[in-house]
Amino acid sequence: MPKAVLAPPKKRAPRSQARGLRTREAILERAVDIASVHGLEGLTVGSLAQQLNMSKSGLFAHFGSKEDLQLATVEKARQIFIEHVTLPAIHAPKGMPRLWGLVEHWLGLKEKHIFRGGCFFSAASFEFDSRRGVVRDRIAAIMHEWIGAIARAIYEAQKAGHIDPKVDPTRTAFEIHAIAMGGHWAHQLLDDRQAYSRARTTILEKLRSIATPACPHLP
Amino acid sequence: MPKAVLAPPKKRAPRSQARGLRTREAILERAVDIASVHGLEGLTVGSLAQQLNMSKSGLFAHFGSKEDLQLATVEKARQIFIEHVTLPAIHAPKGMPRLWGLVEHWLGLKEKHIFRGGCFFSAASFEFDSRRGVVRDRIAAIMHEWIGAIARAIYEAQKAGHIDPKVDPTRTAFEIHAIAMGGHWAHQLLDDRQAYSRARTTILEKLRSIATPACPHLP
DNA sequence: CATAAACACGAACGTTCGTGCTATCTATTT
DNA sequence: AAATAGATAGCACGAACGTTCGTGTTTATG
Repeated sequence: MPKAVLAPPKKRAPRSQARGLRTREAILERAVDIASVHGLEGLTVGSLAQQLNMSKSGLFAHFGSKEDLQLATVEKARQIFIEHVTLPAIHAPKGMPRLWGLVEHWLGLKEKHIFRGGCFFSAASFEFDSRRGVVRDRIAAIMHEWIGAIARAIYEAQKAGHIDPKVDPTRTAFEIHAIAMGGHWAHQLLDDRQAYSRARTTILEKLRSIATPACPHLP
Repeated sequence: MPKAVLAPPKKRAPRSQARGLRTREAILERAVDIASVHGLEGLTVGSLAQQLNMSKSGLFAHFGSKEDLQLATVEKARQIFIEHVTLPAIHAPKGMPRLWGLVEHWLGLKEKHIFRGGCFFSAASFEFDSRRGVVRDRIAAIMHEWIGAIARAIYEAQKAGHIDPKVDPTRTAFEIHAIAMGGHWAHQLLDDRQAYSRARTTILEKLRSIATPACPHLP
């Protein structure tokens, strides 16, 4: 009797792969969880299989190589990130509210410990920043995408008349990113309870200093 | 004084341990180099021995456990950090010049790639930030020490009348740290050539905004 | 110069790593 | 009910992991 990871499929599954896909998703959720704590290299096939009550080979068959597993894990983490940060922020109107939404949901993601290790991509960034290969390239691309999203929100806030048009969106995006990451660092490594509120305050001050009079009020 | 039941141990003069110490230093220099790229977990006894043309066992005897090797590597990295950042900064007079010296030498350490992987402690911070044990504790203590050094420099700049006494040294220290680390992140992961100059400019602007008229001019 | 301490080595330990092959099981389609 | 494709398990592999042990080789000093 095989130990099913998941409940048996519903009656009318359209065609195949349903079970496999669900198992794969369950694997990847665990993989993100482990990798956020022990890193993408510390994520091993053996420990992953053990935590899911699966055999190494049965699990491994879903991916074909460790590198593929790492890539799929990164992709899953990106999906979680988008789901918790990018998408909710879109509900706010363009301009400063949406920009602040990005920041707020991002800090919220870290505070609520959606990733057990705190922040998947900060950890992955520093783990792979001086290596080569497709995993590093993918992480870098996703981080480019993220910085770009912040910069675009700033640019649109300028177009909406909420932010001084003279400021450089890219540079401001980097500053915001750095402060948030620094807050995470202080919270996670130094157990600094005020870390996130300090980061929030610092970013708010920064935004207020570049906001125009026409800008909707910030929190 | 009662006579010992057993023959007293023949006390020989302690031998000099010059050779062993030199080997140990050579090992640790390599270990820092490897760990700055592959992390403290990616640092393995086998690869380290191979790069030094030593046997695994001969190398291992210097430490006794992998954890001890990691701790010694962290200590060596701290020594290099102090040598390149903290000590040179002391040559500048107290106040803003010394504070700026800390920042400048720190950014210089990263730019000159003293650590092959860019920044040993940033990488180590994020590698161990959600683990437990003595290695994590030591890294956290060193980072506390470092943040404290920046905060103290700010405080002394206030006492010297160079910085507005109303600013919070600790908070400003965290901001400076975050910006510098963010610059490193952008340079190392995103291959952003302007990353360090942008970080330098941002920190300079921050310092200028809190400087008093009595402050010696910044670069 | 003798010798004990410090140092380094080779071989091997048990474990875990990533990765194959093959057989069996399960669920859907005929 | 048989056929079929997909999913999982069992088993084995070579390599590398951290670690131990016994044995030689340096080397400083009594």
